[in-house]
Amino acid sequence: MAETRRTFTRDDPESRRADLVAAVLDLTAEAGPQGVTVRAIAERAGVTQGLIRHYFATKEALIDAAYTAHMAAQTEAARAAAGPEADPPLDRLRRFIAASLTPPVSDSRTISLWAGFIHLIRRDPAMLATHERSYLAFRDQLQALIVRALAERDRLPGADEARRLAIACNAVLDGLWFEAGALPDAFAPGEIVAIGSGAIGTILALPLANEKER
Amino acid sequence: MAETRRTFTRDDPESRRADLVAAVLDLTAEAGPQGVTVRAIAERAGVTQGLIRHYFATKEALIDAAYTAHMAAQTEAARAAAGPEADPPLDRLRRFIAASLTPPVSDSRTISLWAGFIHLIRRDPAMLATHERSYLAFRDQLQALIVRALAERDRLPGADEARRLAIACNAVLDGLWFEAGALPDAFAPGEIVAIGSGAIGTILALPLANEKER
DNA sequence: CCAGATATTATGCATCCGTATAATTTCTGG
DNA sequence: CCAGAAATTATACGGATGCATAATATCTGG
Repeated sequence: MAETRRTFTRDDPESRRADLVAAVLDLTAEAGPQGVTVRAIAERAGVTQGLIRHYFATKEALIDAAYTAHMAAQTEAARAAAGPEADPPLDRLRRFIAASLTPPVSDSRTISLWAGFIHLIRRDPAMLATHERSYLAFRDQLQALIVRALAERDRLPGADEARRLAIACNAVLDGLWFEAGALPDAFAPGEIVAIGSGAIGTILALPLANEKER
Repeated sequence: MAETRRTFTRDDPESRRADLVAAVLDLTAEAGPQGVTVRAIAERAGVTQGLIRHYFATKEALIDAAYTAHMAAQTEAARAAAGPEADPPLDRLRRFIAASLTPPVSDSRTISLWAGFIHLIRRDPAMLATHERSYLAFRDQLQALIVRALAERDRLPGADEARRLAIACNAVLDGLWFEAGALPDAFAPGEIVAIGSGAIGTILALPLANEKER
C-alpha cells in the first residue's frame, strides 16, 4: 500500500513564479496575511510546498515579489486608462477618473490587497519604496492630466496650486475607492463614478460630469 | 532552585477586560493580525496567557470586543468633534472636518487598525454589522452638518442631492485620511486640513477654507 | 482571622508554521 | 535512447500557536 508519488510536469520558470505570485495575491485578498501560509500557497498554485523554496529563498521574498507585481500591474492599468496621448485632455481625464473608480482598479480585491500588505510595507524598506513610488506615479499622472485639461482653457496653475489640486482630486478617488470597496452594496451602479466626476469637476471647475449618468 | 510563582493582585473585571482590549488594539496597530497572539496580548497586558481564557471564551471573542470598543470610541470622537449644537453650523462643519483629518481620528494608527481588522470584518457578520453601522453613522452626521450649513444660506438640497454631497465630502475625508496615514511624511503640518477644507468648501460652495492656513 | 470563592499563574498538548534536506521524476542534448 | 541536470515531490525538525487543565495565590464575608 505504498503511496504512489505524485506525478508532475516541468514548467517554465517564469510561469511557475507567476503562478506562485498569483496564489499569494489571491490568498492575501481572500483571507489576509493570516491565510498566506506556504502550504496554502502551494496548494493554490498546484504544487507542493518544497517547490516554493526552489524559486524563492524565503516566504518573505515571494511576498515581496507578489507585492511588486501587483503594484506594477496597477500602475500600468492607470497609465493605460487615460487612452491615447493625442486625445482631448478633458476626455483623457474623464476616462482616467472612470477607470480609477471601477474594476479592476477599484474593487474589494484591491482594498483587501492594500490592507493585507500595509503592515509589511511599514516594516520592509524595499516594499515601502515600491509603495511610495507607485503612489506618487499615480498622483503625478493625475496631476499631469489636470494641468493639461486646465491649460486647454488657458488656466495655468502654479506648481503649488497644481499639487494641491492633484492631492485633493486624488483624495476623492481614494476615498471613493475606499467606500465602494468597504461597502460594495451601498451604491447603485455608476453612482460612484458620477459622484467622483461631479466632485472633481467642481474642485477643478471643469465640465467633467457625464450628463447621461445624472 | 524552584522558580517562585509570579505574584499578582486581583483587579476589577472591567479593568482587566479593558487592558486586554487595549493590548489587542496596540498590537493590531503595530504589527497587524500576525502580531496578535495570545502570548503577545498577555505580555502587553501584563498578565499570563491563561487569564485571557478566563475573560474571553476564545481569542476571536476578544478581538471582536476590541473591534467594537475601537469603533465605539471613533464614533464618539466624531460626535464630539463638531462641538456644541448651538454653535454656528459653518463653524461646526469646519471643526468636524479638522478633527476628521487630525489625530486621534486620522493617523497611522487608525489606518493600521482598519487594515488589521478588515479581513475579519469580511468573515464575521457581527463585525460587518458593527462596521457598516459606524460608517453610516459618521456619514449621516456629516450629511446633517452639511445640510444645516447650507440651510443657513437658504440652500435646501433634496434628499438625493444631500446624499451625493455627503458621499463626495466623505470621500475627500476618507481619501485624505488614507493618504496621510499611508504616507505620513509626505505632507506639511496643516496641509491636509487646508486641502480638505478647500476641496469640501468648493464642492459645497461654502467658505470653509481657513485663511490663516493658506 | 480563617475558610471558601475565584482570579491568576503554570504547565501540557495537538496542530500548524517556515525552513531544511533527501529522494525521485521529468526533461534535454548528444 | 540514455545519461546528466534540475525541477519537483516527500519527509523531517524545531519552534510558535490556540486551547485545555491543574495548581496556587489573593481577596472577601462572616
